[in-house]
Amino acid sequence: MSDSLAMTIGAETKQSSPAGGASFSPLYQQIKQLLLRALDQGEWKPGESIPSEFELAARFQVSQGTVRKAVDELASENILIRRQGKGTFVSTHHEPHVRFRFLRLAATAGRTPPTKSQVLNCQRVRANAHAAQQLDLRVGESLVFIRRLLTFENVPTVIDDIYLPSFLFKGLTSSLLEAHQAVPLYGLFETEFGVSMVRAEEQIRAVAASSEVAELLAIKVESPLLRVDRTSYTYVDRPVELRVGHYLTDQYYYRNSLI
Amino acid sequence: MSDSLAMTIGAETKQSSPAGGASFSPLYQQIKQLLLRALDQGEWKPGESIPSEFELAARFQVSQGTVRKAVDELASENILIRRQGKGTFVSTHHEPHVRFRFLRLAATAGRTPPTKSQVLNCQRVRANAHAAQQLDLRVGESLVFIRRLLTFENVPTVIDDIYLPSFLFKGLTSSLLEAHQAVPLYGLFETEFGVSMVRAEEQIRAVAASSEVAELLAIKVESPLLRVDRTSYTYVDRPVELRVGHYLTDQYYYRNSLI
DNA sequence: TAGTGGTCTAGACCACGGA
DNA sequence: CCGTGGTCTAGACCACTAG
Repeated sequence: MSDSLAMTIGAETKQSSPAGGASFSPLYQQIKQLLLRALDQGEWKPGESIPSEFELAARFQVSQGTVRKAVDELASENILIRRQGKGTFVSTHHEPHVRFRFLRLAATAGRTPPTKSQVLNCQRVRANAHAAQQLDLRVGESLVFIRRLLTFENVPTVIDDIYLPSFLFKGLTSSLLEAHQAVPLYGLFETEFGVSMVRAEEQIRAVAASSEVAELLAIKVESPLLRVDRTSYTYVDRPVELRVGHYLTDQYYYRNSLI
Repeated sequence: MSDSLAMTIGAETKQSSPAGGASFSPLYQQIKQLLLRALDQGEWKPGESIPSEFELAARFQVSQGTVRKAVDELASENILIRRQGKGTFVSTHHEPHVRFRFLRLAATAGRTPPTKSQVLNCQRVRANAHAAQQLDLRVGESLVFIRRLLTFENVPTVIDDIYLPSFLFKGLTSSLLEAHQAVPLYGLFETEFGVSMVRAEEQIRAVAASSEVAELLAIKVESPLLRVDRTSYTYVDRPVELRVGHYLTDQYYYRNSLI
């Protein structure tokens, strides 16, 4: 197959704003979408480098400057990482910098504490209406359910309840999770299942600890906790994870920047 | 005065990485800093347009492409807004879009509810150690303290305690705030005091309502609340506001995107 | 029609990293 | 040394807005 876009654009540029539709998009946006599709299909794996700007320009039959603009956007979204003199690399959750973006509890001055992770549960469940809607599945489809406890400096701090479409995570079991206890969960999803989380939306509330969660965190029932509802998305904006976290914020806080 | 940078660069480019210092910065970054300084000095007010890219290029003696890259960055930080065919404008908190970025409580699907704001208190206080450190002042310096209540759809939802350096907000009184009840607070700061908030850092925790806050929000003592500690910054990254918010999140939630 | 930002190209040169 | 990304320039053309 040829990835050339020259024809497409040549034709598209000439029909300025067709009467019915609003379908035009600039060349660099089309390149960006092609790169995202290639990433989604695993053409370049997290941690690897992608071809040089000139190679991509030749492949897509556009100028290097146009590729550059597409890559610029992907780099600003933290999907690619440029390294001068070395190349452009696919982001990976195995790097602390990336993990930091998805684990927002900090103690002071942005320092994220060393973490211990324990899997408390891992089983198949059926999607309820909410999960099905969020994950773009049908009610009753099979999900992997994981409950885990994060401990910071010997203080049980986070309970995460995680829901994943089973068909994307075949073979995900307690023992697999335990075998990879050291790597971040999203790192494991990347390398074991080819699923890369690049974006998430969160809803944050203050709630009173249920007896169940209180027991797991070794706190009093009704203690105030942060409840964080997260939906995570991959390269092509497919939702692939639902997560409900309960955070104890006595010693840590959720950090956020408004820009 | 001449804003030309040609000399600076010509000289700077030649001395590649001087032994002692790490002082080099690209032309477009220097242009960006000049633009930020001009904004800080009020050369162009929020809502106004800045000169065209070619005018700025002539003023700074660089190419239009270099100005474009500087403006691109400022636009990506939501400090400037480009409007094709019209020009580039200075962001203002009077636009709902900007306000939305700093008021993160939403009900469903990102809709922010209509808000009523009531000022409960406005007086001068002295900076304690924490406030002085955060606002880059000396302990004991005068601050304006504002306490206000936000009501969403007749539900008291937010108590904000706000601290501002008095010397930047001369003449800020209860009656002034009441006279401008309709405009967002940051909009008032912009137009009345020339202080534009462009960025903020927040720390979020779950806490139990104190009796004082519980009474103001008409809820039970010890109810779980979001506590949001915010420090806000202006164009040149000066901290100018400290804010402690207590949010009732029974019907609303704090929305956030991880990217 | 004129002026603005938006896209695309081509080419020169610099800075960095590694062989 | 070469290949990578990073910067800067110049110029052509398109799309949108307003008079």
